[in-house]
Amino acid sequence: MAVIKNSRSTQAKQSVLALIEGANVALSHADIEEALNGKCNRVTIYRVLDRLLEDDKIHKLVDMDGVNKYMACVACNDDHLHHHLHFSCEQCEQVSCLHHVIPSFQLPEGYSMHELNFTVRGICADCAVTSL
Amino acid sequence: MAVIKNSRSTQAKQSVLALIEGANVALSHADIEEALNGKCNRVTIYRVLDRLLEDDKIHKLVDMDGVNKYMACVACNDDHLHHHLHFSCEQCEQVSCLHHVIPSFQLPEGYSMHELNFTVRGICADCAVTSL
DNA sequence: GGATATTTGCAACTCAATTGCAATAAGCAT
DNA sequence: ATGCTTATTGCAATTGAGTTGCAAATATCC
Repeated sequence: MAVIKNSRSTQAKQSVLALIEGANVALSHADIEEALNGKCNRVTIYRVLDRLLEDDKIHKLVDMDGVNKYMACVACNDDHLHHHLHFSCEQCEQVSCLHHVIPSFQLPEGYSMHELNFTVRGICADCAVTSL
Repeated sequence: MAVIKNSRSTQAKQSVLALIEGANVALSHADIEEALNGKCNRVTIYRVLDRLLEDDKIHKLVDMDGVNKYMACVACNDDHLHHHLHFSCEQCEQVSCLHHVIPSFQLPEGYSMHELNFTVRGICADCAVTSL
């Protein structure tokens, strides 16, 4: 229906997207800024993230401590819902997507869902092993 | 085991708790400050909320836009987990607890859970009816 | 009631995020 | 390729949520 034109492909956008796609954990704005190490401006990173979100290239999640983190979209269904679980580890402080863990639940009559945030905080498998 | 002594019962604490217990939706710090209308200081509200959390009188949730909201604890189990669903309505902008909606899911081998944040954004039953 | 430790209010501060604006660069047509 | 138009960038300044230190006030315990 609506023809969507992606935003321009700039240096900043490519760098940020490459970073997020290369990471297997969710990155915060601060993580990205540090990794880019002055290659582009703080404000630009915010704006690039907004555009990547609009382009459906990445998705945003709010960690349990209120920090915004960004993940590449993998295996997103057409309506771009992100039903899977996000795991936030107390030990390594990393947030990762557990793509295959989909919660099942029943919304009461009359409610409709557009977006979902499902985050579990605890100890991830890696940290559980290391602390043995 | 550990004998826990609750914090002092002050005017500020009583007012804030009464407000939260009287509301059927989650309140933000800003909501509380506005409702109290200068009766106590901004900073005091933050500190009172922290104490109420420690006393297990209320629980905190991070809304999908990153805003902290506070709800009275009703029917909390002993380990004070808040497994139920939080619904964030796009229309009335209110967050409410759906206490009876508990998601079921299976954490992969090796992961352990301490806390859960499960928020759905959409249109609540009330708003769905009004917009008919 | 009086001593003591907690709580409050104030001012100052930190940190994430946003805005306005001028300079720059991507994309399109020629 | 060249230039034109519009989106994007960088900078400086600003907003807003939340925190901290400290002196004054006030719950709680005796």
